Amino acid sequence: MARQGSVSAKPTPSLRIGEVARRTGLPVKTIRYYCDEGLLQPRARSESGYRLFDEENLAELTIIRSLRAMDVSIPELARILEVRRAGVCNCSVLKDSIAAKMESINLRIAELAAMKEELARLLGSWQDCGGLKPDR
Amino acid sequence: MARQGSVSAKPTPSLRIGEVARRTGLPVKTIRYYCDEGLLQPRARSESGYRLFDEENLAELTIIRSLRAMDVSIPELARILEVRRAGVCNCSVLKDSIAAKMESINLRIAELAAMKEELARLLGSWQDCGGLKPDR
DNA sequence: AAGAACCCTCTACCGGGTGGAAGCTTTCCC
DNA sequence: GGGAAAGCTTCCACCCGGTAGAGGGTTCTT
Repeated sequence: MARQGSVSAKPTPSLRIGEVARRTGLPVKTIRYYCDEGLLQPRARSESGYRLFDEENLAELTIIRSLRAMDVSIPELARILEVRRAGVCNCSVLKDSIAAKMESINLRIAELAAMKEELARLLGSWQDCGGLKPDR
Repeated sequence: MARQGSVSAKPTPSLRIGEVARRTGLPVKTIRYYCDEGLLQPRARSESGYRLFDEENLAELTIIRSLRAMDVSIPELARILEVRRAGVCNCSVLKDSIAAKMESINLRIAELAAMKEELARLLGSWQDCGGLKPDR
């Protein structure tokens, strides 16, 4: 297998947005949106104004992606990432926010289960109109 | 048991929107919104332009409220209510839509369960940064 | 007859993106 | 080297399911 190109790894790989999208699986527009919302700060801009990202940004996007999938809101994510960026261990912030999230997930699951029962009940109760005025 | 009040029940009670809101527990604005979206058709308008509702509208709002609580979308509700209004037995439409809804609820529950596990895993994996750089 | 309570329409905003237009820059291929 | 294609930029508008407020007309109570 041929080596990937140059001899030594550059310290600042300077990924452009398309590459980041390819690597994270997120749409380009969404990444831009996250930048606009302050979730993600590109390492720099090229002379021509292109956003330049680094590995750290990729890591952040991975976090964003997982937590968004768990319905963590953008402002909450912003707070989490800010703390993380500040370099301090943000265990307590994360733990609080994750615990809250688990709580709300449990609630939501209970709600959904209730809905399921309700739907089943509804389905049952509507069975008996079958003989009333069949539409075919 | 005493009879409900007057001698003969009026055929067209002509409820105004505030009364409907009071009875259904829905905000006035939401009821107007449902009218705008075509979910609900007020029986008539007063000379001064007020929406006038009847008992049937109340029944529809009850359906709307329950199904909305189960995340049935507005367009889907519109279809359901249209069929219902047409007078035919809409069992099959409802059954299809409810079955689909239950399917998606099951999916959602599975997703949430997966999230919960993921969160638990996350919570566990972040425990061990406690010694790295404690913020207090 | 006044004032409160009610109702109307219209416009704008929320979150979390997504789509498209118009205009640069970079890359590819001949 | 030159032109096309792909990639990037900003900006504006749209999606859903409402909700808030402005500005003005109507009905009810006193």
